[in-house]
Amino acid sequence: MTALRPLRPSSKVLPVDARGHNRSLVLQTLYREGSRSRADIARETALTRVTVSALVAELISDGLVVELGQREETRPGKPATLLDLDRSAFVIVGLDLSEHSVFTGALLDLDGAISARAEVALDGSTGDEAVAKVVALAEQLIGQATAPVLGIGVGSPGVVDLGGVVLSAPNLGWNGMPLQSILADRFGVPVLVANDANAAVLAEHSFGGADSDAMLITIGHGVGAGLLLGGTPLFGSRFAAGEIGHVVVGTDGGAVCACGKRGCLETWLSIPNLIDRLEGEQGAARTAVLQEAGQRLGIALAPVVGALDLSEVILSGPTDLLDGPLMAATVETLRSRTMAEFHGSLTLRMTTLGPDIVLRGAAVMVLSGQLGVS
Amino acid sequence: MTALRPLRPSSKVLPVDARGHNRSLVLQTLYREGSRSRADIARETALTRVTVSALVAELISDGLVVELGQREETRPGKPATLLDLDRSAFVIVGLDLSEHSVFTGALLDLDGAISARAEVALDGSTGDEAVAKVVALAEQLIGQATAPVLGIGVGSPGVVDLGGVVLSAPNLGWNGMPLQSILADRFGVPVLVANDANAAVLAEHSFGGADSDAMLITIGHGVGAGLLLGGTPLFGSRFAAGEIGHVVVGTDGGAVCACGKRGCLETWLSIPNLIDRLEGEQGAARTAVLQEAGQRLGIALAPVVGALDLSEVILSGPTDLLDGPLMAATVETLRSRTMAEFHGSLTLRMTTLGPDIVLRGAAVMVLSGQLGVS
DNA sequence: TCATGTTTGTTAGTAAAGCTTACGAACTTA
DNA sequence: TAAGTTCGTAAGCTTTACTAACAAACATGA
Repeated sequence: MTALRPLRPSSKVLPVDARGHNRSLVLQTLYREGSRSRADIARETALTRVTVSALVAELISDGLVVELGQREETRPGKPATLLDLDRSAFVIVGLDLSEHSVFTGALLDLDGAISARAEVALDGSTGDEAVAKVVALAEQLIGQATAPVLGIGVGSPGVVDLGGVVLSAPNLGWNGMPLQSILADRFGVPVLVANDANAAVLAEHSFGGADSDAMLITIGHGVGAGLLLGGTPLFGSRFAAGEIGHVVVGTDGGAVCACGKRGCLETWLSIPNLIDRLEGEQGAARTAVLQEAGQRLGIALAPVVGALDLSEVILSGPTDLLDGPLMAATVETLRSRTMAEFHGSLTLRMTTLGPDIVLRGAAVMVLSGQLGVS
Repeated sequence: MTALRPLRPSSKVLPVDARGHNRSLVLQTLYREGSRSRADIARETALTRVTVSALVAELISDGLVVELGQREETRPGKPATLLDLDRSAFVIVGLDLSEHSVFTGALLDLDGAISARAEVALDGSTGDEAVAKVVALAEQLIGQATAPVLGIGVGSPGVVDLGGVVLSAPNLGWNGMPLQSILADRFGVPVLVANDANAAVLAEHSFGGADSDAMLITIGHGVGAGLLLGGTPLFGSRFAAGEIGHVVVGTDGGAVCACGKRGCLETWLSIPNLIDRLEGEQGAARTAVLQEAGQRLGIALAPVVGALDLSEVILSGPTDLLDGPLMAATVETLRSRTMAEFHGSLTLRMTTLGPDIVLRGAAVMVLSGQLGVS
């Protein structure tokens, strides 16, 4: 197999960079496969036992890896010393800024399990005031930490660049807000900030079993999406990938949107709009409203699914509204509007991670950025 | 700036791999910037002069780089010895299998300039017979080569996997045809096979000035697309990325397609269908047909442009039909159906590379795969 | 004119990374 | 008890890119 190399080798690579890569490889093996011996790791990574020993020694002295003792299993040869990630050695602070009236946060261990929670009401704060609430939330969580903080991951609404600057988040009044550097300066730990839907799709990949080409649609006050292509998050040319809420759907009009256009996806699908249209409706009428919303989502997604050859589309939002006639209509519409060969392999489902999906995605960002693990 | 690392470090990295990367970096600098001295390259790559000297010595002994003599410009210090890629040291064989009734091929130099052409009529051949014609075409071109062949690049219709197996190309009757290994075994040189539209978007990126997030739409007997995201071609979960010809457009019916659905993009936009509908039409009626086709393209592209945050969409096909009312209608439709903030930076244009775009894209694949250059 | 400074490309030596080879330790099996 | 197996480590080697230093070849200013 001859794959294309990256088109633009952007900077030099020193031996030490290769070492970092191999170190992550060892860490990744332990993270995913659980307790292994040095010899096991050598076999799985194709590195030699000698090299693995050296890398493991480094990881042990960094406090990331611990020896568990000898393997119980009885077989010929010297018993292996089992190793594992010290999953309680560090905690991760995850922050979810995507909800409309509250910032939520949590302490997570290296497996993404939540050990403490906190939240702060937004009370209509915007701008620096909203930033102060983010800082306070992080401070409160760090105060509860029982282990060193590996890093802070933040899922923010709006458009976020690769340096963690929130270029635009209308609801919070942020325009070019350097959230990453503010938090990094304040707390002195690594900080990673990304769009909430991007964080969510990472969580779904790491913890929800989504494969490497997936799209996650977040349906709430607005409608957004996070894309994972070939295992890599997509950011887009101006970091606005996934902003599909204001794409017009269909060729037959629709309601007027806050953005001025008519028939935007949000007018069909956002939760406030859905609830408005469901007001007082029962039975078949209710089903019809949900089906129409699902059809509209399918119409909007069909070209994207076809162009990207996605194998998995995941919905995140209120289950009572989404998981039923709406999702069924979306699947049906997608099937009737894309090529037959897609039907077998395209799956559409709800997220399995529930409302913590952004928090856990924020943790994945830290795991990925700091340890090269996910 | 803290970017996310690749999520899955897939294999170990040895120092020798880093060396290969740096070697490509030097090559890339010479390829893009033209004649430079060793010291210039060191400054641009951040490698030391010593390291660059060693890499350059290797490249000279491989016949890829030549010394041009001393720099003319008068300035203090010892005069620099200028280097350049020996752009005539190798030739590339490019093959375009995307046309309906003929396979075309060319010899290209390292700059992508065409020095010889050949073609072979398809005469309705399919299956192994069609493969034999590909082999004959390659053989004829290799026979004309005046320098060693760096590799063979092939742009094929249909779905092509990363190993150069054509999984499905209905017109050619290929299902799982291992074109890469057939050609590699036959000619003993590196062979790279990809979908024609993927090849085309690579050409547009390297030679046509397209930026790193672009989509190229090929409009001919069918309608397809190649996607470049963050400078990397997108293949999709089943190597079928870009297959948009049979996505249904709009919510108001349309003509019945060969695939059985109604209103597929191809029924609006493929050249045979367009010509049918233009039959006998003049003036405003002709314009109306073209505008409607353009609108349909815009409707199909809007969700993709929004979801991927594309900055550039390029059309490839017959200029007389595409470059006029059709393209104007596509732009207008895209603008009216996506967010206002896209309008400033989204450009839609015809390719500047004409009918050789796939041949040149095939050359880019070889340059990228063999030299890490593009 | 001539000393000084600048730039280039190379030589010599060093540090880091992962490799191969070899070995002792600890266990199972015949 | 001897032989075989597996684990982890030690010693030495090769490769890589680095720093330091230098000669060559030029420009510039006193």
